[in-house]
Amino acid sequence: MFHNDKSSPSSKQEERLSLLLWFRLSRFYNQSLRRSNFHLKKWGLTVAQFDVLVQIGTHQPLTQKELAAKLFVTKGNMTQVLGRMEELGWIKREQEWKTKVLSLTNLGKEMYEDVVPHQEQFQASQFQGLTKEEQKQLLDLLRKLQHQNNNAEELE
Amino acid sequence: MFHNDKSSPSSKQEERLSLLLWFRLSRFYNQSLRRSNFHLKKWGLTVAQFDVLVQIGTHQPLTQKELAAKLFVTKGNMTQVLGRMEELGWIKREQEWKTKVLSLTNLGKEMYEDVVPHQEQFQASQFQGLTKEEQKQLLDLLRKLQHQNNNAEELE
DNA sequence: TTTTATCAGTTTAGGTATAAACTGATAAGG
DNA sequence: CCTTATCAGTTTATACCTAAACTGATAAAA
Repeated sequence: MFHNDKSSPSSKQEERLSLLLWFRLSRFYNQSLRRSNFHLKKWGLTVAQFDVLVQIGTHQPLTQKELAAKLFVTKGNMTQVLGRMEELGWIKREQEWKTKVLSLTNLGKEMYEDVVPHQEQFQASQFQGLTKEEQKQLLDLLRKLQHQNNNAEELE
Repeated sequence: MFHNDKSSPSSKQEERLSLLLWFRLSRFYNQSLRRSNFHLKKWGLTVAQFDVLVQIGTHQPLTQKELAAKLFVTKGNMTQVLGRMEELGWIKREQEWKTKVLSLTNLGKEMYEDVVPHQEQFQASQFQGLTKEEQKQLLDLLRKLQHQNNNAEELE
């Protein structure tokens, strides 16, 4: 983790700005998460489960490691969430070589078809405070942040 | 929760965009949270505890309800986090009328003075993929989102 | 004064997340 | 062939967070 020593005419201010950014981000994230969870309750889903459903649904087949990497969470976390979803009959895990291959069951597919459009619509309502242009800007900024941060990070 | 019915020439796309935004946001948030937790471990703090420390440190005195509102979390959550921090001797809770007034202990103040500058610097490094201008843009977009969403929401 | 509302904070049950230690199977080197 | 790495996934302990039910005290209404 480097830091840029030639910057700093007013680097104190930049630090304050970053702290503020973090606060704003986590407040908004918390709020969104809570509302999404509430919305998804109609289908008996949580946000974590919805995320998994979408990833498997669109990238099937997928191993647990790949899934964890896509969602930026630990593999230990995946074990837990997938365990619950398997019990509920939404996904299958099949041992193959040394990995487990994930796929949706029929029930999971139905769930996917049904819930994704509703959740898309709901998410749209969460971001309607921004114009389409602003939404694209936001996406762009987040993409840049991700790129910066992906150098030399491996999640264990 | 309204939605804007007169929009939609290409509202399908906007919905896709929103889902993408959500994914990006939560990936970045997860990653940041994990790194911040790792960084704060040097002081034996978690991010949740750091947030509380900052809020009490800068807005002292404060009730639990006010704190929960500032952090956009539930009061039940506050009870837990504050309980742990009280045990560790960083904060005090004093019953007053029907509320509990929060303040930092001496130990808590020392912690605050020591950790805040380091964490500011660390957060700056997390956002260094963006120019100062872009960081302000991001802050601005997050502010707009917050405003939209604050209409008619009370957290219980 | 007694009853009823209200309201801050607590408790409980359950899902989510991490880090760190562990398991068991494949693969690589001796 | 046997030993040692490696690597996907699991387990365990701990913290976070929520929703929902509960407690106990103040305040308002009867």
